Formats: sequence, structure tokens, C-alpha cells
Amino acid sequence: MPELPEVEHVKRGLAPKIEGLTIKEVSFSETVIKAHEAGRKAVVKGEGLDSFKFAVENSEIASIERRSKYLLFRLGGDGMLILSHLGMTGAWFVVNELGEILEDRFRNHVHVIFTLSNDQKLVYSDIRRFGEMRFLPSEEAHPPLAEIGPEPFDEDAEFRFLAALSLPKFSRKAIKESIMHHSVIAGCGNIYATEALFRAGVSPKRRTDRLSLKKKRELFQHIVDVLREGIAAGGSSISDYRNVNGEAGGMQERLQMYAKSVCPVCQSPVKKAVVGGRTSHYCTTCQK
DNA sequence: ATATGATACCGGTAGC
DNA sequence: TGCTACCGGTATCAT
Repeated sequence: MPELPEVEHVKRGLAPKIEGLTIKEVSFSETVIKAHEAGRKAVVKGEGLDSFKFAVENSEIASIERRSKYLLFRLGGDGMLILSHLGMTGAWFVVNELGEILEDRFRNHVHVIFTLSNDQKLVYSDIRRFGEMRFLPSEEAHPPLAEIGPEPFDEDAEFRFLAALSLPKFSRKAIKESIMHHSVIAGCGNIYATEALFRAGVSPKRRTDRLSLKKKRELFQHIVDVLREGIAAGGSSISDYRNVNGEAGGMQERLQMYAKSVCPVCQSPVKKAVVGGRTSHYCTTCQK
């Protein structure tokens, strides 16, 4: 499940391989083509395959950025971009031939191929097709982008995090649901929210307005720390995350609570509950 | 008008 | 062995 650290690694891996190159040609898998013909917007959203292809072919990939869990491929001139979200199982690779993608389950689910000006292939693979890609004439063309909260490492992130948590719409929500909402803080999904709450000693079910200011600030710091640690460890590969070189990350070995059955601190059995619609793990002894 | 809730999108896999 | 139910981040649509 790619969250901020994983997407950050994809960005870092892609940048030196694609920045400055031009997209010569775009092609799609039969699966995607058939789905679009059937009226389902598989992988490529917001418009048809032909118009996506027409829009991006012959454009230079000037740079690549990460915003929350999105990748933004900046196309040369006029603020155009390709937006990519990896969903649950999306992965990007840069190869000469598809055979270089060693794992069957990724190679068998290649859905979009960008042939670049150096004849390498920039490849998007997505096993479950929960990811999405769209061409945007500008960032403003996609309103959801404007709702994303602060990047955790921004200077004003703590201030904006605290301000968001104080809004009426979050005050009565479970704290885990609040911190996973991208308008509160960008890029914090189930894995890192679970870890940050464990480190902070806060139950995922605690109402947001039942955290003191001090506790909210502690929690913020744990979120930042665990995301930073995730980046340093190369991301978490719980199931399907792979970096641009097809490698798994190492953060999954450092996780203390996500998908665990025993608390590593007190050895209590880990409680599993649905919070805000998502499976959550926590220790009822260590987290209040 | 705005906020909240429901639904669609998928294939791997756990569980039967 | 083969089948079914379930999982989940986001956009979009309905209420």
C-alpha cells in the first residue's frame, strides 16, 4: 500500500531516469482498452484513451514531483501535467523491455506504456487497477488536489494540522479517521497512522476533541517521525509495493503495530477493530 | 448551498 | 480443489 514514503521513493527513483525526456508514444493494455470501450474508466480517468494519448504524446517530462500520495509529472510548458495515484497496487518501472519486470504479478498487469525519447519504456503496472492516471491542463483542473492539507515536512504543517483538527467536521471523529484525512495532513494512510498512534499512546478510536493540545502536538511529531523513518527505510512493502527498480522496502520490518497480533511493548493481544471504515490495530494497554 | 454518506472500481487471498 | 467473501484510497454521485 503506497503511502507518502513509498510514493516519495517512486518519485526519487523515476526522476533521474525520465526528467528531460520526451514521451514519443503511449500505449495501453488490452484490459484497459476493453474496459474503456465498456464505459469503465479503468486506470485512465477523466477522459478517453485517445484524448489522453493525444494530450501527452510529444510532451517533455520536465520534472516529477510528489504531492501527498500523488505523483505529478510536469510536462514542458503551460503547466500541463500527468497526475498519477498508485492506489493499492500501482507501480512504475523504467525498462528497455517488459521482460525486465521480473515479478509475474507486475509484468502481467502492465497497463500503460510511455515510450520515451531514449527508447526506454516508462511503464505503469497495477495489479488491482485501483490506481488512477489523468492528464491535467493545470493543477486547478482537478479540484481534489486543492483540498490536500500540508505536507508533513513543511514548516507550517504543525500549525495547519492543529487548525484542521479543531474544525467542527473533525472534532467528533475518531482521531485515526481525522489524521488519515488528506485535508488534515498529506500522505498518512493506514500503516503510518497506525504506527504514529501506537507511538503516541493514543487509541485510534479516541475522539479528536478528547486529545489535549499537547497530545495533538506529540501525535503530529510521531506522524512526521514515522513518515521520515519510512522514507529512510525505503518504504513499507506489506504486500505489493515495489520501487522503480522492482525492489521491496524495509520499513515493514520496523512496524510495531500495523497488522500485528501481539503488542511488542506489553505482549498483550492486539485489538483489531474497524475505525472510520478501516481496519485498525491497537493495544488497549498501551493506547488510551 | 453545502456536508455527509453510499457506491464503484478490482484481483489476490484468506477462509471455508 | 474450487468457490465466495472480503479488503481498501479516491472520485463521484446521491441524499
